[in-house]
Amino acid sequence: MERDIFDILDERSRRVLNAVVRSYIDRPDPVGSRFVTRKYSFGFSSATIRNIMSDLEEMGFLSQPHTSAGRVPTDKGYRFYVDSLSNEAQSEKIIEVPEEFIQQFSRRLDEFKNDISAMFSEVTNTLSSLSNYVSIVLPPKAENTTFNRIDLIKFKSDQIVAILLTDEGIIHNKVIQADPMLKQEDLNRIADFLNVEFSGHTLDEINNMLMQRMKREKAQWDRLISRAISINEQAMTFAEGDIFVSGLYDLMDLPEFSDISKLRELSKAIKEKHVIMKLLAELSHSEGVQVLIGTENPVTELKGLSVITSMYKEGSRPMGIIALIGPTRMDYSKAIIMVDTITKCVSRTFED
Amino acid sequence: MERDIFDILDERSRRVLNAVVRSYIDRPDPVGSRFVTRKYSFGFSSATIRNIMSDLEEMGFLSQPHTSAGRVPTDKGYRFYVDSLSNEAQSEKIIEVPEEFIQQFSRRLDEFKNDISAMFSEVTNTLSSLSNYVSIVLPPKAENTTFNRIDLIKFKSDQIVAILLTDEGIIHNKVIQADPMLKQEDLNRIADFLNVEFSGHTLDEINNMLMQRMKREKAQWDRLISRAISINEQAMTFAEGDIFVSGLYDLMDLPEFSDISKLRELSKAIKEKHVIMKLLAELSHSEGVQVLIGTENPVTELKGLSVITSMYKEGSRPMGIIALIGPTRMDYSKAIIMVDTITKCVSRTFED
DNA sequence: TATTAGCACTCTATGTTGGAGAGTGCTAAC
DNA sequence: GTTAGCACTCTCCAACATAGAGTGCTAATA
Repeated sequence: MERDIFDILDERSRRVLNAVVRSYIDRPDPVGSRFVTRKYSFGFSSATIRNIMSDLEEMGFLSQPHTSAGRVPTDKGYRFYVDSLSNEAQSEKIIEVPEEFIQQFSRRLDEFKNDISAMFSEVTNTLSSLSNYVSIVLPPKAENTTFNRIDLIKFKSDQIVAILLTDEGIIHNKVIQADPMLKQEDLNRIADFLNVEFSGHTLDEINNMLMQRMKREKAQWDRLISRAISINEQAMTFAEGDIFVSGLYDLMDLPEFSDISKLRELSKAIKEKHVIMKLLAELSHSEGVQVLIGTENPVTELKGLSVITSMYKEGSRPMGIIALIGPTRMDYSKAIIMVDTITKCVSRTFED
Repeated sequence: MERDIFDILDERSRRVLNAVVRSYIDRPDPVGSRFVTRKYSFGFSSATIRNIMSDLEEMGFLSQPHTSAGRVPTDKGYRFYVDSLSNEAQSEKIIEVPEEFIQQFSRRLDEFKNDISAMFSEVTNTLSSLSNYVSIVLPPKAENTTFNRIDLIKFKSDQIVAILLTDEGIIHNKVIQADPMLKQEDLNRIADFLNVEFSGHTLDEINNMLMQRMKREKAQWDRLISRAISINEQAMTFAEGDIFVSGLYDLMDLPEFSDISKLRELSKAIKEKHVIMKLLAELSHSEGVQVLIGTENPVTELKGLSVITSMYKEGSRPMGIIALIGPTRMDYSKAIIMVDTITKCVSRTFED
């Protein structure tokens, strides 16, 4: 696939295309042939460049807003640019992230180890203020986190507060309704039972285990276990985790959002968390940093925008997702490196 | 004060002023004299209205964008309008909120009784989608909530999870560092001690009690109490509660925000929670619904905006604040009633 | 004396026109 | 294959004219 694209274009066309994309990313004016010759010193006249650009347009990499304007990259053009970026990176022009930043940011994250929500806020804030795009962090999915222990506390006569700790340091709490006859000692016994039984498993596994038990033993458990399972069931079904978002307002400064309606759509999409969550989850099946450009995007609300995602992990176990959303005219090289770097820092923090 | 303003203007001028304000709120075009005579049938010609409007301008209630345009209310004009609104309300034209809505909304809130954060989200969402302005809810201040119980759970070797329940159903949790020598039994004893000692007091009182104890007994407590107090101190200092915000993006539709820079300022101000919190706290010392119009606003970021606030209570004890922020050209009568109604619903929910 | 009709004046919003400038595509020469 | 040259197209902007809304003032009216 990638090979194909690179084969279609000869060296010269590729250089011109990338020059146009880079220039357009730099400032959002259609790029003319003369401008290309002047700014990027190819050994050709503007007429030659003109011919090349005309070919590139025919192949769908560039387009013209109107007859006598310069050219603007299409999504296909951006795609080529992004793909050749990663090629370049493998060879020479790797943009280095100063080791100092990584050190400093990692240390900063360590400060938030005790408060994972605050940590994610910090991550989105950093990412969006560095990039001026919208950054999103999806926290680890509840099902993938490892049960550490549960505590049950009698609150009001018929209410129990269930507090669930995971190994990742995430604390969920939930008020659940329960038989007012249950005393605190009963709750303690139930909690002990659950802790012994399930500690170290992921919440997903625990759900399966519960299901199996229910099948195997049917209605023959003793009252305690029966109750324990009922309570556990309630306690485990937590609301979909919050998603952390930052930087929506920075987009307003970009000329492509002077319209505002795009911005509204984006904000609506983010409000309806599941849209975003589904997209990001799908995107992040594969390894490394993923890039989705404009119409490649399956979500209609995000057409015309580009999305960069990456997964942070604890060891090899996927945890959550870090994403950056911006206009298709995005500074991909910078954005990709940022997402990559920050993801690595977060992963490292979970490591220890 | 109010009397003064009403005395300055005769009946006729008052009616004209209110007509202009209402019309401008309805659509943001400068209001001309002819328009007033046609739409609101005074028994006068446009020339007379013109004279009146000229007087109103001289007194500072109206202003002209330019010589040959109609008039626009000044902040002072809005102030008069709002003040006369509450006067009217006392006499005749009370806009009734359908009892049905109140019933329905109260029932909806009851569903969220177990999850107070979700409840506040629901409140802001409802308020902002009804009004199309920005709505904000400040949850009860930690210091004013009543300690119900604390639980301490050993998490990792040197970490303790402190879980604090308040009578209001708010659950705080916090990871605190502690002596790794402490075993779970020790923690239980410490928690028992704290629960017996402090249950039923507000967190504020508890802080005072701690201070007194420290003075009285100096360094002579036994190890347990000493530790308990140290742990309690850490556990009690929670981060400033989240604030609940909704509707920022609805403002984009209003013509006064076509500029966008105002919107950015507002969003910045909201991000820096303390600015907003301080303002709202100050505003809400007095009873009932408060209105702050444009330049009356002490916070520079909010100049040019109006703020409506009200306090929700449990019985007579103030808990938190509900606010609505919009342009000075706000539909005050609707907005005030909404804030008032919703505040009452929330108070009622805390009642039982 | 309060109100009104009439009118000149002011200012904005809108539409038209006419370059200037940037960029293209094509052709013919190198 | 490359390039210089040129006619052509389209946008942008400023200058200008005009319609329309609204005012303030004056003189007439009740």
